[in-house]
Amino acid sequence: MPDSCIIPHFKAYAELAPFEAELLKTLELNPRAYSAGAVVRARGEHATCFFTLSSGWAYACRDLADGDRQVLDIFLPGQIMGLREVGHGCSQSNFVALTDIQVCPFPKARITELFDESTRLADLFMLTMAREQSILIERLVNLGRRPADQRFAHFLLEMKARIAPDASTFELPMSQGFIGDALGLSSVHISRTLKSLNERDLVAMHGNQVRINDCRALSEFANFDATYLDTDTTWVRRHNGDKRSA
Amino acid sequence: MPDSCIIPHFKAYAELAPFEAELLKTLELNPRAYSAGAVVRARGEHATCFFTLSSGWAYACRDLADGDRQVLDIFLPGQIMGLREVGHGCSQSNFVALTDIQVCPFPKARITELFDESTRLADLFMLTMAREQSILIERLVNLGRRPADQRFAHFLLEMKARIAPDASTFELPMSQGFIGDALGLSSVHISRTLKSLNERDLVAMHGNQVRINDCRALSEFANFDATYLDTDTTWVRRHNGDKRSA
DNA sequence: CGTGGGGTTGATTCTTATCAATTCGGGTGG
DNA sequence: CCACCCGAATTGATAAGAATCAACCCCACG
Repeated sequence: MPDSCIIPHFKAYAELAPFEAELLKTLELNPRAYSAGAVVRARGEHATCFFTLSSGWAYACRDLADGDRQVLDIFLPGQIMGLREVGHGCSQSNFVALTDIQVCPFPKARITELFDESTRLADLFMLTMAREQSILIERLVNLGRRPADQRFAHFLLEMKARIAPDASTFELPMSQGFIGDALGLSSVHISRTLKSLNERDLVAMHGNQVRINDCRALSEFANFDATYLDTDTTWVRRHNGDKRSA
Repeated sequence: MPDSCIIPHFKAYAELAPFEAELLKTLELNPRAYSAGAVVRARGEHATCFFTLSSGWAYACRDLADGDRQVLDIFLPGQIMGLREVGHGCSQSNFVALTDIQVCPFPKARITELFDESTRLADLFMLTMAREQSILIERLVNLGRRPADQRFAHFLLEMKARIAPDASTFELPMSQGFIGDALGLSSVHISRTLKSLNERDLVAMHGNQVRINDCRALSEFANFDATYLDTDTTWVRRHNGDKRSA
């Protein structure tokens, strides 16, 4: 069984009391493997659980009548998939493995039990949902108001910030068609846009390796301001030792 | 002082215990009025509170470098504005009055106090954030993958579903330029698109009055499926009388 | 009466999609 | 080790959708 993957994720928000860490661990008890491309849960399926993503990448998407599709989220290890669907009996989107993955399903009701055990965890879940919303908002701006080249650049910068904030190169395990589906562009246009970004020395891609030499220049170009990914945690209460905070 | 406006909102999710209703009322103690167009909180401003919207319509938007802007949310009475920014010290978007409004600011920390008093309220806040996310997701699909006419139709159907699900006519207090900013289209194109929808007998607009005669036909046309606005509450615990649920 | 914001309309341009052909590269089976 | 195959990426040509620019109308409001 792999080490808990979501704990470091939550620790980014606040120091966890030992009993809180234990509680979070209970969300990752039932690992299940899917290989790249496999559907973890399809739109319309009965949605009774969430999934923690223990390893690999996954995504949520919606298929449209005309064969187009829109990629909605990209999940990295440690994230919880499906939180958005607490209030839906049936899944609103497809959850798919982007690479080979391992996920741990746990029942929705487990969340409320967690809240009962530690209201600080409720605070932290609130934070994670808020951060997800911030990412969605930024994507909305991207789709609504930026031309293809800036849109693509912004996407790459967000990915870099989430995966490898301090490296100049990182791995992006997705095809150009997939990127197009995330950005509301055709795969052909992604190809051309990439070429143009490359010619302007802003981005280099070889296979799945992305290289961004001048991050400042690219951020400038794309109007990328990473603060939407930050989380201010000063308002979160400190934990009070290994005791229930009733 | 107006009656609490957010309570009915939460009641849509679950029956509230009297003490829970009392708690929610404390969020609406400090009404403040803004007239249409006034900025309640600007991007970059210190963000220390949320706002309950007691009356009128409001919206959140982002201004871009080139003068464009993207409308991000449209708030109706009873909604809480700014929840998404729990984790941000500074506001990520502008919050603006669309009509004359009354809002009640309350400090962010009040939320965690609420959770301590009733973990069921934590569940319900989780639900509201999830619903907001669902709306964002749908908008994302709209911006990414639908042509202008379907996009506009979908927007109108969402508004109708939120304002007046059962009426064939409703009031939409916004200009075509504003709608364009919400849909990532120019005001000119909104005008043309509306004309075309009108000629196809799908939508009629006079001033701010919208008429949708054949809702089924329009939903078909726009690929609109209202289930994303529904909330399944079966998983929410029943309240246990007027007692703290420690 | 003027004034200004919103809406409409036409002409034009720009961006991106679509279609089709070709190439590239990695994996498979002989 | 090579021939083949398939999906992904590239490239070119064309078409569609939406933006932009500019003129004009309508009308509410001072």
